[in-house]
Amino acid sequence: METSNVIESFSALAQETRLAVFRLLVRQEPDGLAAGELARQLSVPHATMSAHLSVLSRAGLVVSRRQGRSIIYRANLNHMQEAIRFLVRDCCAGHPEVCGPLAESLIGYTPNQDKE
Amino acid sequence: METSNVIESFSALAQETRLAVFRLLVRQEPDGLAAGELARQLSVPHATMSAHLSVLSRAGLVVSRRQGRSIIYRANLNHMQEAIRFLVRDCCAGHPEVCGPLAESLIGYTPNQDKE
DNA sequence: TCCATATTTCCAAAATTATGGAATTATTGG
DNA sequence: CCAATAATTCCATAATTTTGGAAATATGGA
Repeated sequence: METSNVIESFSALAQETRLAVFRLLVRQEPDGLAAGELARQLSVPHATMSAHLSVLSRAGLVVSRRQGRSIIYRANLNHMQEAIRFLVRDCCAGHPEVCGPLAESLIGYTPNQDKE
Repeated sequence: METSNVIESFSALAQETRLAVFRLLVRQEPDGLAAGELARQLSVPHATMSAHLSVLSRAGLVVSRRQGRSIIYRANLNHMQEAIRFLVRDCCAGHPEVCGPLAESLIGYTPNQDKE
C-alpha cells in the first residue's frame, strides 16, 4: 500500500460516524448492511451517510453491490489488513520489542474478548 | 484505547507531513530528532512544523523533552502499538482468516525487508 | 405506466484544519 | 546583560471537510 492510500484510509477512519460504520460492518461480515439500514442504526440522515460511505469507499475500506433497491455495503477486510501491515512495518522497523508483544497478542487471540 | 483517542491518532497520521514526521522518528529511535532538524529535513517552515508536532503530541504519537536550546521529539511506539491493537481487535473480531496471516507476517518479520 | 422505496447527487452554509510570517519565550555562551 | 539560536504562540488567510434538505436517479411491484 502506498502512502497516499494510507493517508486516505486513516483520514476515512478519523471521523466518528465513519469509524462507527466500519466497526459495524466488520461485525456484520460477511452479510453486509444496506446504506439505509446503516443510516437508521447510527441515526444519521441519508445524504450524510451517503457522503461518508463514499469516503470509505474511495479509500477502499468498504465495497458495495446493488441488491434490488438497496445497496449493500461490506467491510473490505483485506484492505484493513494491508493498512495494519503498513503500520506494523513502520512501527516495528528495527523494534522487535514492539512487534513481539503484538504478534503474541494476535496468536493468543480469542474472539470472545470484547472489552475496551 | 478509547475511540476518541483512536480518531485523534488516525487524524494525526492522515496528513502527509505528519505521517512523514512519524515515520522518520520511528527510524530515529531511540535517539529522536530536534524540532528544527525535522523542519529542515522535511523542508517545512518552523511554524508549520511546530503546529504539526503539537497535533502528533496531543494524539500521543510522539513525546518531547527539552535538551538545551532544542526540543527533541521521539516516536511513542507504545501508543502506536495500542492503536494497532485497536484496529486488529475490530478487524479480526470473529475473522481469523484475516488475523492469522497478519500474525504470521509479524512472527516471520525480519527488519531487512523495506519494500513498498 | 405509475407509484413507493432506496440511494445518490447537488449545492450552499458551517465548521475545522493547514499554512506561514511576525512576534514572543527559552536557553546558552561571551 | 546582550546577542544568537531554537521553538512556540499569535493571527489571519486559504483550503478542505462536514452537514443535510431538496432534487434527481434507479429499481421493483401493481
